[in-house]
Amino acid sequence: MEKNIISAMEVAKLANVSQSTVSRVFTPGASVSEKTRKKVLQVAEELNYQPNALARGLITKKTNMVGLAMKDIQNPFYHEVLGIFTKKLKAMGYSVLFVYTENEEIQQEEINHFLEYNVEGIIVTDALLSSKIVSKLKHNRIPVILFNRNDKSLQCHSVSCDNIDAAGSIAKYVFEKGYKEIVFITGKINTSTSQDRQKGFVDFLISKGIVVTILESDYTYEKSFELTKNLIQSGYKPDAIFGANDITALGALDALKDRKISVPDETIVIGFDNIKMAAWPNYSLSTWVQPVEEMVDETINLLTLNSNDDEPKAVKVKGHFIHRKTTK
Amino acid sequence: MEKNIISAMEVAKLANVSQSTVSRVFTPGASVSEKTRKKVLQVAEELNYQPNALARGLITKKTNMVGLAMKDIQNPFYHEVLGIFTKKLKAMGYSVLFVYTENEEIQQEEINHFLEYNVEGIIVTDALLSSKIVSKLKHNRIPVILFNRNDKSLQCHSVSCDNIDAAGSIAKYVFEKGYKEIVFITGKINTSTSQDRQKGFVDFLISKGIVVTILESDYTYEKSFELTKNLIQSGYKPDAIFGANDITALGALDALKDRKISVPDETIVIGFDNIKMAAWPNYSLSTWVQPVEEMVDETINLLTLNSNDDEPKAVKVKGHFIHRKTTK
DNA sequence: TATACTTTTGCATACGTATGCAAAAAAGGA
DNA sequence: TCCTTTTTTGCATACGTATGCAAAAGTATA
Repeated sequence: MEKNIISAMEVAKLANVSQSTVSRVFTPGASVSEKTRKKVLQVAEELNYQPNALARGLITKKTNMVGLAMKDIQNPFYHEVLGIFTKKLKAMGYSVLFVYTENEEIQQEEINHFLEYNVEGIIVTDALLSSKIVSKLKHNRIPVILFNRNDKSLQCHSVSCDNIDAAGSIAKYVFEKGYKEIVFITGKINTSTSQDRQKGFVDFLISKGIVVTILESDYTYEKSFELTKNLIQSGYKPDAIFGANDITALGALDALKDRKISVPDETIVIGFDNIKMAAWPNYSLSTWVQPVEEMVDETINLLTLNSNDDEPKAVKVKGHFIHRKTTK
Repeated sequence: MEKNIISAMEVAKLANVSQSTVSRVFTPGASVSEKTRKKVLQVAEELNYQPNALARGLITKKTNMVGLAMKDIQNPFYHEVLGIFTKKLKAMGYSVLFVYTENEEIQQEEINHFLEYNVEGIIVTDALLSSKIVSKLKHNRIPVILFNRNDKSLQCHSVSCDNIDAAGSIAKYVFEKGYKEIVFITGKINTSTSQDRQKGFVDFLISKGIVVTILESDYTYEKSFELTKNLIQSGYKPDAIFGANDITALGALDALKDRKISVPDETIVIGFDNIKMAAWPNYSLSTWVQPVEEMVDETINLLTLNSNDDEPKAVKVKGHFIHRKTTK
């Protein structure tokens, strides 16, 4: 079943013009008279002609494709991110080559996929990248941008929330309310987001003489639920729990409910991300809003900047706290 | 900043062979002596050579790309689907060109994106497709498969759960438990999934002389929450609620909690999909398991079948009920 | 060593497009 | 009408790869 791709040549013949002219009709800004343009467009319509992006990419070295690699597909935050990325990139004429990586670190093989297709940039959310790969990409002049990650040892741009600052604000809030028994539940401990949120939170409280209990989790609901439940059962009763993200906080919240601890009266809970579920009545989780749209805009901006010889930029956005029913 | 793509020609020169030979080294099954293969691979490694998928696709008419179009990115069920699709397709050497469509119906423009890149097949989850587009794709000999949708009026394959049968089983369960005041909450009413689940459920119960109350919702948590809450406030007290999907059921569940109705003692709740959240302790939702892996396998199977001249196949898989704490 | 046979290689061409250059056509000016 | 200027068009070529065909190289047989 051969795929009968109809080419510009065929359109040209039927329209009594050259292939070049057909090409120009489909090239914005090229010089074609109105009369021939109309004629060509009509024939193209009849034949269902579609310019071939592969051939075009081959010659212009512009593929209009962007590689997007994601890891933690379980976290609703990233679904939102995915949606916004594809929406905005489409609006700019880019197509998205999507890779979902199961491994902690993006693999060479996955990057090769991107390279083979000559993507014009790579966006990595929520996954690690080896410096070897980064330098290979740099050598190939393909910009790569870490989204919601921030690795200073890597020579690439990054866009993230100012996690240290945000977590500091939350710490300040918790401190000023007078809470003393405070818990932080980490995400995956090798991620910059978790590290920064921990640092911002703990450092502020330490400066006030408060020691924070750390529960080492992994961004999953299940782990966070279990850790919190165990903590309560061990006899410790926290005033305040801050989770490294919303899913983490929800796990803690459900564990508290399970142990019949009233929220926010006995314990308050705060998350990070403001995923859709945080607003569900049953949860109504107080959380830090990451300005996703803004973060995506910044990322695309860096992508199209096309000045990858200068030093890597680490863009930080602010966001804000939103008070719901798990704080008072 | 020109992108200096290194070509097979450059590798050839350095390795003292022809470009053809380099090509053959990277073409599985081609005839190359072990000696030259090693030499070429070494040079290729040195130069960071990467075969160009665009050029290859141009000549072989095989792009190894599959178009994936999704709509309801808010539903966790589809995130799982997305993950499994990309994982399995990657394993088969396919790349995924991803489109997230906001519109109810996939737009011409979005399909054009796929066509321009010569994708080898298109998977549409959860969105509608005009028959005009389908016939255009058929004309271009690009197989298109509806995932979790089933439109008999369209000339294309589809893979879905046997929704009528599944909903019938659930109706049987509800009937045999002796419930009389039964509610079905729809999804988007113009989707085949919602229609079929409603049909299977209602038809069985009608045959037993039971009239089902229908709440017309749209697959969102919020709408379902509100409708259920209103229903209760109007004075109606259901024995059993079946939601067109899990998100719908969770909305109903939270509304019941909000109205202080005990689940499952006063009212039981059943969902459909078995998303990860259904297993969370706080919800522990009884639901119908859609065998996602199997559905994805069937889809990819149809995609690679490559016999799109015969009539469209509508593959149905079964799935099974999973009992948790919202039923007794 | 000569012959037949097999494997490996290079040459040439094709895929479908974009684009510099020069020729052709159209438009403007007198 | 003729000449100049501008716009539109076609020709030829390039992008980086795969592949049929024939030449070359290697291997086996007698």
